[in-house]
Amino acid sequence: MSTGSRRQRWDAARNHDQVLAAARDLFSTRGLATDVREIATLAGVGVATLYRHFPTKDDLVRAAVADDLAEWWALTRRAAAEEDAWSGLCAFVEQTLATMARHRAVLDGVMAPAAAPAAFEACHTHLRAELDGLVRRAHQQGTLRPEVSAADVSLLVLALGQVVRHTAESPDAWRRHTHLVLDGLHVRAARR
Amino acid sequence: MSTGSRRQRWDAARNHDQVLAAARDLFSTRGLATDVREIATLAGVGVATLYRHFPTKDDLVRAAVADDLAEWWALTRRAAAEEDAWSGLCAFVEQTLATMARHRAVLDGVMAPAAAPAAFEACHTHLRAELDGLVRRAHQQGTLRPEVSAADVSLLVLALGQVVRHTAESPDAWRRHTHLVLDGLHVRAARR
DNA sequence: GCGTATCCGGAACGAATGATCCGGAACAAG
DNA sequence: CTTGTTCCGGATCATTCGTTCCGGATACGC
Repeated sequence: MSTGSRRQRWDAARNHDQVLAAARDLFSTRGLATDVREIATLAGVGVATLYRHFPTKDDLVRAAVADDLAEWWALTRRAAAEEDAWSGLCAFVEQTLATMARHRAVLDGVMAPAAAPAAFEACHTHLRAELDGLVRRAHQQGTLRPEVSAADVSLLVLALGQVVRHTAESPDAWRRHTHLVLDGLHVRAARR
Repeated sequence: MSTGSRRQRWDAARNHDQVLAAARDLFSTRGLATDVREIATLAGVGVATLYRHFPTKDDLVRAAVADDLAEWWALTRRAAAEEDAWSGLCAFVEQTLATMARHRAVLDGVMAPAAAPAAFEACHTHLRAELDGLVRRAHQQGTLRPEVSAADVSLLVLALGQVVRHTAESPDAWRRHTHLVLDGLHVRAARR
C-alpha cells in the first residue's frame, strides 16, 4: 500500500496510508460531505499533512474510491457478459446499487447532478456504455420490455440510488424494492 | 396578498409581498440552496428587511411553498378519491412529481433525507397517509401487483424525484419514465 | 550524537452563507 | 412644516469548510 517511490521518510509513508484509510472509512460511511478535518483527525494527523499527500479534496476522494470503482466496474463488466441478458441486467443494477450502498461517497458522486467531483467523471459514461450492449441483447432475447431504452435503465439506477439513500440501514429494503421495479420491466412468459 | 394586520406602513406591506414573490421565484427555479441575499436583491430590498418579515430562512421557505404544498395536497386528495384506484394512483404519483418539477424547493425538501427544513415536516406523513388508502383499494380492485406496499410507492416517488432532477428541462422525459415504471407495477388483463 | 533535509501540526486565510446591528431615511399625524 | 414612530439597507458578525503558512519537531546519513 505504501508508495514505492524512493527517498521518502518512513513516517510520511505511514501517514499517507493512515490518511487514505481514514478517508475510505469516513467517505464510505458519511459521504462526500465529510469534513477534511475529520479525516485528518481520524488519521491522527494534521490537515496540512493530509494536503501534502493529497493536494485537493478531490484527489483524496479519487484515491479513496479508486479501488471501489474498479471493483464495481469489474463486477458490472462480468454482469454485462452474462449469457442471459436479463439476469445480467439485474445483476448489473443490483451490484451497482450494492456498491453505492457500501460506499456513500460513490452514491453522492454518481447521483449529484453536476456538483460531482471529477473523480466520478467517467462513471456515467461507463454506465451508459455497458448498459447499451446489455439492453440491446436483452431486447434481442425478448426479455426486456421493448419501450425500455438504455437511457431509461441508466436513469433508473440513479432513481434507485435515492431508495438506497433512504433505506441505507437495511440492505434488504432496497434490494426488494429494486427487484420489484426490475420485475416490472421484465417480459415474462405469462405476458403475451 | 398583503397582510391584513392593522397599523402597518404601506411600504412595509409592499416589501413583504415583493420578498415573498422573489422567494417563490428563486426557490422554485433554483431550489432550497438559494442564497438569501439573492432573494433580497431580486426583491429590491436589503437582507435586513427580508429578515424582518421572515425571521428565518425556514420561515421564508415555508411561506414560499405553502400555496404549492396546499395545491399539491388538494390534487393528491382528489386523485386518492378516484373511483378507479389504479388511475388514481397514477394521477397521484404524476401530480406529485409535476409539483416537484415545477417547484425545485419542494423537490429538495421532500427528497432530502434529514436536512429538510421544517417546512416539509408533514409531507412524508401526508404522502403515506394518502397512499395507504389508495394502495389498499388498488389491491382490492386487483390492479396493483400484490407485493407492492404503500411504503414501496412512497419510496418510488422519492426515487422518481431523482429522475425529475436529472431531466428537469424536459417534462416529457420524466413523465415517460414514470409511466414506464408505474406500468411495471400494474396488473393487466394480459397477465394471469 | 550531530547536522540537515524532510516532514508535521495547528493557526490562519478566504470564500460562502445565515443572521444581526445601527445610523439614518421614509412615512404618518397634526 | 414639524415631529416622532416605524422601517430600511449595507456593514458586520459568526460559522463552516477548503486550503495555505510557518515555526518547530523528526527521521536519516554520517
